Amino acid sequence: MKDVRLCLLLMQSPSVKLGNCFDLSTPHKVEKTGKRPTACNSIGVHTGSEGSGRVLDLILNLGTDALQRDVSSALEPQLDKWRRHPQAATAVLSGLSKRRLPDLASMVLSFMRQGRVEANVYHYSAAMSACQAGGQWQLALSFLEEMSQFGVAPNRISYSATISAFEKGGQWQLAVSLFKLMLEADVNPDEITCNSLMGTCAKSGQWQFALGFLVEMPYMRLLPDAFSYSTVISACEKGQGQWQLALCLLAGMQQTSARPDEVNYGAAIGACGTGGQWRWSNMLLCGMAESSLRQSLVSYNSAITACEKAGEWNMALRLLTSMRARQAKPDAISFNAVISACEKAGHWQRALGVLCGMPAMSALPDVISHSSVISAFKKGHQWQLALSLLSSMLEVRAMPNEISYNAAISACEKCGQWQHALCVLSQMTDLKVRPDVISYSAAISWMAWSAPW
DNA sequence: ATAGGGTTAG
Repeated sequence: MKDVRLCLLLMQSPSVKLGNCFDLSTPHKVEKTGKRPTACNSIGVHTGSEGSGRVLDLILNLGTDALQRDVSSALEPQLDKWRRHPQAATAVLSGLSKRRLPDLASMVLSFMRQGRVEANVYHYSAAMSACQAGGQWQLALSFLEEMSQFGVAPNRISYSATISAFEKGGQWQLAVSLFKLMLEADVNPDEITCNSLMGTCAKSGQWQFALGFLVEMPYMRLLPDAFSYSTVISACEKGQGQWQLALCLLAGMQQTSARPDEVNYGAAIGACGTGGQWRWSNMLLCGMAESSLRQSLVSYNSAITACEKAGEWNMALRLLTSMRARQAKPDAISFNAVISACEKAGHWQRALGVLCGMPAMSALPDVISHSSVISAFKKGHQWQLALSLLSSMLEVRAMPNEISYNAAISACEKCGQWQHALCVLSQMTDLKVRPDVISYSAAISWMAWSAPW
């Protein structure tokens, strides 16, 4: 019966009817189970995990486009051991999960089934969590379905991992449905399950739902923790203009047992930034020091980004320089945010200056740094500079991508240099960077420009 | 043996 529901879930995919989402309360007994004592692992029992690092390396060396037969032959020597100690396989799957390699994990599972190695809830859960990469939620769901088929009952960790896999694909409706399915299957959620659910809602821009679940947690006898709050605060950022709510949540935390930490502040700084409230962002950054929280690199980066979004290039630059005094070493992201602030304000000289200053501060300019400066050149009608910076990227091992090329193409196009624009476009295809709609439309807009002639 | 949070470019 549960399998049928899961199939329905798969079929309905993007348009699952929600019904009353927040009616999750009472009938489900939610007892927090403490850690169960582990049966094995007593003295003298082999776990079979020795040497699993070597096996993992073997799989990793096959590369991401390995075939099933490569994986199977690499694992063949493990077959006997894995049959006796399925834990050894968990170590490998866990390694693939940490590196977010769902396809390899899937092949390891196939190998296990074919070789009659017991695939249990640990194996499947690890494989599901690997599916968070690149929105591989379909694969995560298929694992969930498959384990039911083989009579392996998913636990709260399996469900949480799958709910998290929905995050990248923006499948919040599926996450909500799966959460309800979990309750119906009498599997009790814990804080992490709820946080995963709220995270998926947050990333899909559903701040109302994220907030709704936060409010619902106590009714499931679950206490929102610092993770829960940061997730919902970051939902406020995605939900644009919800900076007041973000501030309320941060302030509200003071009344709970979940003390605001560095990440909570960072999320609130980001939410204020998206709402154009750079002054609030800066105040929060200062507030961190007052609460004796470390103003970490990411907090600074969020505050700089807030200035960037508001066009406050001057303040962005000041924050960058003040980082050194606070012993927070700016990284490429810090510099890139400042460059982007200068670009927005139309200061191409300054943007270039920041780029050139990076190596001295032991921050290596990357593709984003270069692309932003090329965009600044575009704004300043400096097509020659744009082209020379683009070509210099190849030398500094910052391989230009479609965004870099597009910026250069539009820089040329803006100055009426359509021949150069087409030249860059062909260079792009030569170097196997796929031009997209923007590349073509920028390159061919000269047609409209030259139409009267 | 398995699950969760904040930052950068067109």
